[in-house]
Amino acid sequence: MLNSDPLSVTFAALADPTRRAILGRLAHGEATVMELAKPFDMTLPGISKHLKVLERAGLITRGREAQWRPCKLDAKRLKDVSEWIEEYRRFWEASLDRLDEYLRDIQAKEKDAREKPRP
Amino acid sequence: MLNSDPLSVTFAALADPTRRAILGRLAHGEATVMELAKPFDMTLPGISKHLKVLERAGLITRGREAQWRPCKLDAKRLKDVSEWIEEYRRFWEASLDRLDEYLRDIQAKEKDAREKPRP
DNA sequence: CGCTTAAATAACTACTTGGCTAAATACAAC
DNA sequence: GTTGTATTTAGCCAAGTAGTTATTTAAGCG
Repeated sequence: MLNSDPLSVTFAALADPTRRAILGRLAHGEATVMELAKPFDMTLPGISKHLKVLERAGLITRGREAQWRPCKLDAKRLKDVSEWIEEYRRFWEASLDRLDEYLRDIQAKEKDAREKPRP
Repeated sequence: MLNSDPLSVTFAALADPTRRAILGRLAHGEATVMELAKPFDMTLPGISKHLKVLERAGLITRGREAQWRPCKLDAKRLKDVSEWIEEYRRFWEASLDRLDEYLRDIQAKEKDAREKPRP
């Protein structure tokens, strides 16, 4: 990747459904490359490349057990992402507040209509 | 982008420091393209491309006022990202717990050493 | 040793990205 | 209409990505 700052590398690694699915699988526990590859219609080298991206991004670590290289989730970088995004929480909560307001407004109008039916 | 699912598009858009900085600027309020471009050592068409990426990702919306096209932060997609990442919170909190444990352990050992100094 | 399995690497292709310059568009004001 | 300002589009290029097949490394087992 051109942008080598850690956050950019992490976001880029997450911008792929296969890689996110791999992380999802690793959330259930360590797994070998074969096990990770099974659900996907992709060759093993393809998966291997994705794992390399995830490893470079610091999202997984890899051990060594005989001829297996078990992969493990490493959530540090996810925490960084979470902290970055928290700065923006007020914006989506603000929109939800506006939605709440709108819904309350609608409900008030309906209640009003029920209580004072037009002749 | 090859991966056109919304989450992938959002992550890809966030995987660039210039684009994240633009979002950071927009957190302070709407801004024109010129205003957004000012802090960066980049041509205007370059910024325009970044804005297009952010717009396609649903992270910003653009209005129209005379010859200006004011940009505005739209946090819906950031909420989606936040919700995706929340599923992993327990992993980084678990690591922090292990760090806490380790630090407590270290401190206990030091306390022990202070109280029972070797002769 | 030779054989099998697990995984990584090399080499290739098609496509995307991020930047540029130059040209085009949109609108306002004169 | 012409000029000026804001912004986008077009066309180019270097670099990166995601996938493939074929080859290679690593380890365990007979």
